[in-house]
Amino acid sequence: MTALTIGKVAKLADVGIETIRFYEKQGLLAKPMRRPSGYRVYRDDDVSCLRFIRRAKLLGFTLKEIKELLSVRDGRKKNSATLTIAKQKVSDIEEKILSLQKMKAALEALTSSCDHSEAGDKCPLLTALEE
Amino acid sequence: MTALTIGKVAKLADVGIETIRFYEKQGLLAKPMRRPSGYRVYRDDDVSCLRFIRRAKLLGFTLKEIKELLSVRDGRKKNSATLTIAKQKVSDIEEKILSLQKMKAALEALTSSCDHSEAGDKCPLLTALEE
DNA sequence: CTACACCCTGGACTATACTACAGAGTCAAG
DNA sequence: CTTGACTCTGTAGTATAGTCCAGGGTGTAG
Repeated sequence: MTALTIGKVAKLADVGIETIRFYEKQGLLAKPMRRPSGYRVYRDDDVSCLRFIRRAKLLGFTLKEIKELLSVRDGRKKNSATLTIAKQKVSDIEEKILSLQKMKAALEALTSSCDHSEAGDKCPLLTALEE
Repeated sequence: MTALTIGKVAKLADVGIETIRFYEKQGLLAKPMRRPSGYRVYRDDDVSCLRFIRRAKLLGFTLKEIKELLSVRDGRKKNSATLTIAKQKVSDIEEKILSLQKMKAALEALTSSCDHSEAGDKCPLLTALEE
């Protein structure tokens, strides 16, 4: 079995090699073992982690927030700080889901209505996300 | 009645004045009327638009994507190009909602389980967003 | 009619998140 | 045992999305 090199991990997780080293520097990805030559050696878990980061970014989380999300996983002893972060993230996520549902409904309303150019009525897309 | 100046709009939509001018330059916000002095004069609709942009950004859409979303609204004559964009956006949104629901479930699993430090079992947070 | 808050343009600067070298060493297939 | 693909560090550059002046004009309350 050939070990997971950075290039293989990059391909598996569909991110750039430079991106992986960048995440390591930022503390999002654990520092991997090294061969005597200095080559990084990864575990399967690291691929999952990178995929998680990629998807979380698409959902509008910043790297800083993703680091917090990952810290929940790493907090083996669940101290109250970790629990607080986790609860906060859950309600962030709930809010995002609600907003997306509103936006989806508005887009569907816009596309399915035969014509929305009638004067005066408010645009459902703009009103969808009002607070 | 005093007209909506850029400063008032900024306060109402909770964005910076510079941000409004930036969005105008990027074509996200329609160019407003001007007073003889050059002062911009806004309509209520512009406040809604800015709020929409702000929320959409939080949901992980780029300004380019938001521009597309807004173009759906402005496409009074719904040509097929507009409809295609709108349908694409609806399925993007559906996918985001699914991802967020998975992430939420995983976070809840992590926090509610008494202890997840048992060896060997995969972390629900990392597996939550696997494709 | 004057202060002071507000607005204008244009350009420079910042933070975030990469992305692309340069120059040097490493690995493995033939 | 070479050759081409891969990796290393470190630094510089890019895209996105703002943010912040400088130097000047405008609006209005007192």
